[in-house]
Amino acid sequence: MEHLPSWLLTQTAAHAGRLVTERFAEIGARGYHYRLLEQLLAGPASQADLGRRTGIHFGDVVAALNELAEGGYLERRPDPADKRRNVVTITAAGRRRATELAATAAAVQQELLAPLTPAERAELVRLLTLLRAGAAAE
Amino acid sequence: MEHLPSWLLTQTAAHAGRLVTERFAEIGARGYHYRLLEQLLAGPASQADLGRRTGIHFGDVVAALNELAEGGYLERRPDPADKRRNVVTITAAGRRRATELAATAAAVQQELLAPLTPAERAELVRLLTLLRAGAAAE
DNA sequence: CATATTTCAGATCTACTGAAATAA
DNA sequence: CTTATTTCAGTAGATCTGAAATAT
Repeated sequence: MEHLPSWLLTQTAAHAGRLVTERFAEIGARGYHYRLLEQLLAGPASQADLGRRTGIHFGDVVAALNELAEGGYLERRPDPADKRRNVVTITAAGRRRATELAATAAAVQQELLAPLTPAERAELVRLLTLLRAGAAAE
Repeated sequence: MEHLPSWLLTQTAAHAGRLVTERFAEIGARGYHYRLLEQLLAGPASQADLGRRTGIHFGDVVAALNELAEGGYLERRPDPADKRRNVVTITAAGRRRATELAATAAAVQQELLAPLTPAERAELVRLLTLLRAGAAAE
């Protein structure tokens, strides 16, 4: 059972999730914040677009954006062209926060991948990307 | 962000978890059942031992064993040598169930690893095992 | 009328925490 | 008195479901 890929995946992912949650919690953030702010660096977007691009469900996007808005990291304005939409824009503080979160994320990768050589790290990313593409194809 | 190992890990693990949950649910089982029955094939064990060997928390071991006992897949008897312990023994029906769950687990691996060649699958297992060992070393 | 967006309320699963009762 | 085992009750976090209100 110790070599079942599905078991190894869930075990290592649980460890990775713990690292991410811990390190981000130390600076009052969550993984969703990083994913969303990173997306917003590319430009303003509606909440539905953010959900589609990050793979985060609409309901969870709302909650995470509420938290980020409280910190002053983004602004929500109704879209004049389509009044259903909110246009979400990152602020200057949000850009600084994104840099901080990116550094935290990079540190987590270092900690997580410590047992692997650079070549092995690249290969792991390649293989996981293939799996990810296969899952998305369904 | 799409090439962050921690993100790829949690995404592929979430997909793997969905597959496992779905396929096992179709035959009225859970992943914990498979892990525990597989361990019991090696011989009777106390619940604490089962928890340590499978990595499942004691409380969750209790719940899963309750479910397996209801199905007649195992028996719990107090240990005469140490009255704190329960000795958990797999039944004949439990052995048949273990075979069924192993087949389901194998089918899930096939589905999950479809995008990879046999060599890539072996390499993925090797890399994840290294990560797992690193995590356990802490 | 059908579709898209935002929002909320709740549910799932795995993993984990804490505490009580019993026995070594 | 400390430690180990079993058990239960409850929490946390990411993911997902369903439905309502609004606008296209």
